[in-house]
Amino acid sequence: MEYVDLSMKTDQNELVDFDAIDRRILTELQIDGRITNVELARRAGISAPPCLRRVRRLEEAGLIRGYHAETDGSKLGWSITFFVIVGLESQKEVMLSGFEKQVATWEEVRECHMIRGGGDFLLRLVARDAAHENILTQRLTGLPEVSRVQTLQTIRTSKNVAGVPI
Amino acid sequence: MEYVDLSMKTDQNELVDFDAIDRRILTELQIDGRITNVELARRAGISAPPCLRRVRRLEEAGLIRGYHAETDGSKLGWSITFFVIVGLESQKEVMLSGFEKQVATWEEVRECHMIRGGGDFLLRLVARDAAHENILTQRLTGLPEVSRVQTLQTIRTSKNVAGVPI
DNA sequence: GGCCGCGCGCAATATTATTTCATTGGCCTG
DNA sequence: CAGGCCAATGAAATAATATTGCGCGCGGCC
Repeated sequence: MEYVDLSMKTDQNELVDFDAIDRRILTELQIDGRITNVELARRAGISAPPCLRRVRRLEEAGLIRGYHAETDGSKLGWSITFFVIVGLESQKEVMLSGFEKQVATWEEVRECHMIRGGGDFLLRLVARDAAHENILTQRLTGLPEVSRVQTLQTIRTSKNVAGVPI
Repeated sequence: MEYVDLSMKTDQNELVDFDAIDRRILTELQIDGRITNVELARRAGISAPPCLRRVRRLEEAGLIRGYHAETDGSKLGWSITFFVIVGLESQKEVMLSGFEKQVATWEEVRECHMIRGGGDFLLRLVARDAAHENILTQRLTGLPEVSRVQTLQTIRTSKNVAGVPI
């Protein structure tokens, strides 16, 4: 006789249930994602094993999506960051997601946000130089569904922090 | 007419010297910043010690600025992300950096980019709800040096990747 | 050829991650 | 109020990983 646990789990574990220690853990991991668990536990005021269990729990609940190295784009040959506001002719969902799928394949497009209600997007792109930036802008303008393109070139960035306040 | 010097005098090219293995390392660390050095070495095709030495070298050269956990803002109570294009009345450097320093102290402001040549900024903010968003917008509008505020609310984000192509 | 100098990888050691397990305290129930 | 249940903790043991030390091979350069 087998006893099988049939208890249902909601597919999105909401986890409305995190305390001051969890917040401390999240804060520290947003600042330094490669901190050792020992040091993290020390800062959170608990011992290592429960600290690691909390981290795993936060990961599985989706509060932590992943960990990433922050690289220096200009030192890697991507000297230009710019934003583009793109307006589409149609507001039909098929056209919108078609545009999203299209630009998602471009490696220079790092972010794509749909904004406002109707057919506008804000993109963040990187380019190797001004010529490259022009090519990308023209490639956007040339897309059939695109009706309007406004480029916002970044002169300098005074603040850029990961995550959200905790 | 004011002329803004856009020339990029970089004294920052300490390390012009990274090869295919380094690029592989950077790529993997951008995707998963908590990968173990052993696994990273395996993917880079070298053994662990030289791999770790390369990572340290990339960190010290500034190609890797840091590591961060990517968190889920909405699950942490920050359900709204929006962008704001802010225009200042003055283009004097004192006013520009004054504005930057001011908004940098707001925890809801996650990015602040100066755009174009003259006194405009693009900000990315997070808010707990619509009321909070309104408060933030009004707080921006109320700043003495601010002349124009345009809000771009994010409906959905179809792409958001860290770093740059490598 | 012989001498660097750099970067590699093996092996040893230090540190960290992870599992195991006994214990504690809160809380419901009889 | 005792007893049992549950969740979470931390000490200790073990597994895995990070880091150091060192000898070797390869390519450039007299």
